[in-house]
Amino acid sequence: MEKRVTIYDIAKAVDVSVATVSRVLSNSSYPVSPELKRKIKAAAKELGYRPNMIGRQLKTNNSMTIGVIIPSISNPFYANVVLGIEEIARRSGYHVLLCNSQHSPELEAEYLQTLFDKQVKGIIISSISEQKDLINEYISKGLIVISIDQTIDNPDVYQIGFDYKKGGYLATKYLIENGHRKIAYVTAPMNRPSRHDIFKGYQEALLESGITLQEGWLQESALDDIEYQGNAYEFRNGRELVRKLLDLDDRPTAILACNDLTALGIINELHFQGVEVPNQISVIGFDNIELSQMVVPSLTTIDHPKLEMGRFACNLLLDMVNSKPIALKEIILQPKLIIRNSTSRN
Amino acid sequence: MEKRVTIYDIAKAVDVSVATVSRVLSNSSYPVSPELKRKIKAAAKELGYRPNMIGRQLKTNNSMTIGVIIPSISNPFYANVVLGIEEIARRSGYHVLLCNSQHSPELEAEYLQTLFDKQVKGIIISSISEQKDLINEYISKGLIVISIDQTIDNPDVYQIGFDYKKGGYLATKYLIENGHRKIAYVTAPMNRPSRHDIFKGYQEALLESGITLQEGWLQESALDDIEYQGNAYEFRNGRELVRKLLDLDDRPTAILACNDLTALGIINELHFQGVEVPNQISVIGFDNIELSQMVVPSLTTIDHPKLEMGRFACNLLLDMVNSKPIALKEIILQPKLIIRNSTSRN
DNA sequence: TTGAAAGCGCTAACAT
DNA sequence: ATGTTAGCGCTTTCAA
Repeated sequence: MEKRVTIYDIAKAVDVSVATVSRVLSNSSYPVSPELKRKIKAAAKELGYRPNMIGRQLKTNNSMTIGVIIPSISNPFYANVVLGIEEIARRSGYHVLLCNSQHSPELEAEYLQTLFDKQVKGIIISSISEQKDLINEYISKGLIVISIDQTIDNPDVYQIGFDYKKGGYLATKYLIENGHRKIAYVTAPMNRPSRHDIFKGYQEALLESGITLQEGWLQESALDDIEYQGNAYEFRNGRELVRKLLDLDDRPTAILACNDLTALGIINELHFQGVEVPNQISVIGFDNIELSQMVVPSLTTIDHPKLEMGRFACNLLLDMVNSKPIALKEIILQPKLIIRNSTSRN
Repeated sequence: MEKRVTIYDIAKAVDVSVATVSRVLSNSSYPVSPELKRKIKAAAKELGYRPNMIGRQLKTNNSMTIGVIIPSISNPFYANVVLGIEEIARRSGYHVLLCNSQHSPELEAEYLQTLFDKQVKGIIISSISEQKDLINEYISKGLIVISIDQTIDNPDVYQIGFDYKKGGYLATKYLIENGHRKIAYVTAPMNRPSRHDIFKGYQEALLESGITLQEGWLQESALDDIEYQGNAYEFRNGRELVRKLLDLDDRPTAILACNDLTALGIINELHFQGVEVPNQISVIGFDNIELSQMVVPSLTTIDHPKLEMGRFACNLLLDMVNSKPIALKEIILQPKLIIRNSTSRN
């Protein structure tokens, strides 16, 4: 392995100064004679020169890198968000450092630190930490932070949100319009605002139709985020909670789940118990992950524009990095009802 | 936003040289008096000092970053591989730059370049490019490359593979053992060695049992990788190809799919056509993605240890980076049959 | 045990 | 249009 070739090697080869080489090779707008330009480019190619970004970065203080901190990339929801982020980043010449916090506040904090140390221009985070002090501390040090899919209470944090409440409302309303009056909500712990907001929308829709939420309709998992074990957690959650629903004297005819994975668990258990979906019980999911259209029965669900969320977040981040004027400091993406085959008229 | 604090600020504050500060704050083994050590650490904390890794990197030529190039993170298969990679990287203080090639050779090439420019210590790649010259070129420049899940013909590229042929064999054998004699293989284009290897295992199992592969049993998609549109492609592929199977005069009683997503497409279409799985036709998938256990019927499939593949790849890469002795330059992970409910006796 | 100073590869202000 | 040189923040050799 030969030593890496630097602009000094090229300067020597063409017999010009490093400044001229730098001007040509970094596409500076500074004028250089076409003749030299050609020779320098030729020499660079000849010698197999590749710029050392670390050197450039130290000088320009621009790492052209953004950090992304999410709970886990194995969650198809986040995978799509990240895909959207990376797409926009790439188009602007940026790279993405991917960090899975694994639902651990400690890991999240550690990543926040090391990303800052690596001079990322900004980070996009879906924080699972209850404590936002550390984030605020880094913001005060100049770090640009975009929060996705959940609220950080700091005027300097720009947010890309999603109207979960309306999503919960739309889903519940749809069930009611289809003749359902006994509707349950099955959810992972509501310590995450998103899940609680879905509940609020659900409540509102019930209220609006004069339906009183019955004891037992709300099934909330007791487990903590900590106990997440990949996506199997959500699935198992659905399976376990729906059993309690079946035990009720007056069974619901429809179930709203806090996400598609949970809905799959619910359907799975119902199938196992000999209850037909949607004939006997309708099930509606949340998020519209790609797989929700691939299962049988395909999932009626609420679409969450994941790719767009990623794109929005990254565009916003890049605008802030480049100190462009920011139109909106908070974007709330809108839910959309996707009607498929896991729901039917009652 | 205040200017970032550097070791100079601390040196000034404590009235020592930057050398001493550096020694303390970079955890150098170089001796510094406990007294000074304490004072320097206190000042660093007081001033909110955080090291600038770019400066360190330029000096030490160590970016503590690895690059990962995969087709798409939205594919749950790769998501899990990446999760494994990141887990190991983090434990060694490394970060992961995530690059989605989107099945585009051009994008893959671009990423290879920019990762090299960013001084990554090495990359883990699942290359979709037919041309491996560029990779070889960078290897000759000293880049360390680990190839996952497919072969790069270069003695300097270490590989983490998977025995697809045996997987295909195991799956087919299982079907035969369950009384099936008419078994089809439905696959995305076999330009990817993995898919072709599954086919070879399938052939071998048939041959071993004296079954002649009938015209029409092999259903290979005509579409190119280029046309991938997320995972929906695989799914649609399964749906479309299985129709041709149903058109056959002598329908197969079992179908092997090149991956789980394709199997889901197959099952979906069969359901739509009123064919019961597994009662009328058995379907077996490949990969054992998390979702294969969540669907109804749950998928009989071949397990591919995705997380482990990521971990192995990253451990190998780190060993190479640290020029540790490498025991094996090629690791072939083994398939495992997972029996669930999409297959039955014929 | 501490400090001075060179230098990693690059850019950019300044000089010519 | 081209060259000289300082310096980004850090580590490390060498000298004290």
